[in-house]
Amino acid sequence: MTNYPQASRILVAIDCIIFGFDGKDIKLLLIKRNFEPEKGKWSLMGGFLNADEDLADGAVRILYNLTGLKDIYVEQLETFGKANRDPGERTVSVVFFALIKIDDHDSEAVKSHNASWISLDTRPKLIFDHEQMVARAIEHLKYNAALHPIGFELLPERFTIPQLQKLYEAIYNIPIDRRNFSRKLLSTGLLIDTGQKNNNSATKKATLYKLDSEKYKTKFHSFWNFMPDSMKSQ
Amino acid sequence: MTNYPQASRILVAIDCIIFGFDGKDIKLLLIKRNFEPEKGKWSLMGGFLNADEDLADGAVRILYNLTGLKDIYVEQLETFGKANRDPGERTVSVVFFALIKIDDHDSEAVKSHNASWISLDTRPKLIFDHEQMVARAIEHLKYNAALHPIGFELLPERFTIPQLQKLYEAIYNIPIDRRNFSRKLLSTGLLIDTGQKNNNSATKKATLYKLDSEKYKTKFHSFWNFMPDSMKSQ
DNA sequence: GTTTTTAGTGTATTGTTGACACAATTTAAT
DNA sequence: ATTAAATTGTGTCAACAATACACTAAAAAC
Repeated sequence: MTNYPQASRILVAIDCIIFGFDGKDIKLLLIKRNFEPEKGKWSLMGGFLNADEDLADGAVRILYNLTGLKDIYVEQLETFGKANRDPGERTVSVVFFALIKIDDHDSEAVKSHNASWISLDTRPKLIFDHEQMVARAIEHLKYNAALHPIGFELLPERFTIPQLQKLYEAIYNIPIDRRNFSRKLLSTGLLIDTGQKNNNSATKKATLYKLDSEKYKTKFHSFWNFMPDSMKSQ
Repeated sequence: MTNYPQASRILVAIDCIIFGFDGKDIKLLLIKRNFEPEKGKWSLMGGFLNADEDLADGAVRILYNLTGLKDIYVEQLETFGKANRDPGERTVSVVFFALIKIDDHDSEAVKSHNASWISLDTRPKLIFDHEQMVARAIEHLKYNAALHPIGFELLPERFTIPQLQKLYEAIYNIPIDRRNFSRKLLSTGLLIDTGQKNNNSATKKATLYKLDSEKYKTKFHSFWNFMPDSMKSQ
């Protein structure tokens, strides 16, 4: 029946890198494995592609299992295919990059998978080549958050400009001038003033904005060139 | 022996999108298939990942088979994994994006694979989802050529500024102002004047430059923001 | 030597970025 | 109530970059 009798059939895994932001630090959703192989060690959330399943659907399935969320921002990042990357059996892993609003996740589902939100700078060693996958995802986040309006995916529906600035400062680990940041951001025309104010603040309450979803779509593929030039040499 | 007895083993293909530039048009190296399946139709150059082969090595092997070249500019582009994308058997395809200096390729090897250089705008329909792969690659080329110094990979070792301009005009399908292009390009510091002149010209001979390979490396990951803003809305 | 074609450089205007300062709002402490 | 501390919102100026546009130089064809 098959046209390709001589070729090798290989396991195809899906691994997900899930970023969140708690208002202060960028975090990763990682799994302390209570199953084999490598039980007890830390890894990314993953699984295998089913025989009759679209690759993108597999990623959505795995993300849903862990977070209980269906409408997550997901991109395919890169496929890792070193011959010996999984010592158990030859496995090619397609890595997906996800950004979620950290308060939206289903904490029961997370707990049942033995998963936790871990700050980037205090993360444990991960199994296999998952370290490289995370490094690649961080690079991708830094690169793309400066060119496309993806940072919003890590914030609540309604957010303030100072919140967004703290997010960018966390991503790039640099201080940003408030005034220039605000001017550049508002000039994109992507933000809509909701008229509301943030009540969490202990001092002056900041204006709550939401994304203009029409402009978001049309502006996504245009270049944004958002961050200050000082960041570009990093 | 294996830890994953229940998971499906799947064929992993590698497909290569190979761009060239003849001084006038962007071209693709495509195969008129004289083998099954889909014999007689056009497709990308491809093959299967071997059981003990690194994914990146597989791409290099396939590119070498077709072009006779070893040091090609290659990036992994995207993995295509619709369940029914290959009607013969479930196959996941990892697509690679390659830029080559069109005069360097081994024309014997190309001929023996029944391959030809085809202009982007006159290309035939391709099999399976190869059309989408090409569309994705063109998008990638347009996006990345504006941000990184990758256009040089399509030109000879020594090239002139007018040649490079024609390349960019072909990529974006827009006219570019010579004076602004030249100023912006030289200000990157990436070009070294070889002191030679281009003899192919019928009129005033243009200066031949080469890439400063040290600066190329350090500047690659910085953003370039090279093209005029008019292009960004495309 | 005149014409045609292409290469190379200059400048004035406009827009954008970066550095920096001050005024306004809110809560908590006195 | 008044003041202090923290944080938000907006304004200005100088430096730099981008755009639009015009002239000079070199080479070959006649």
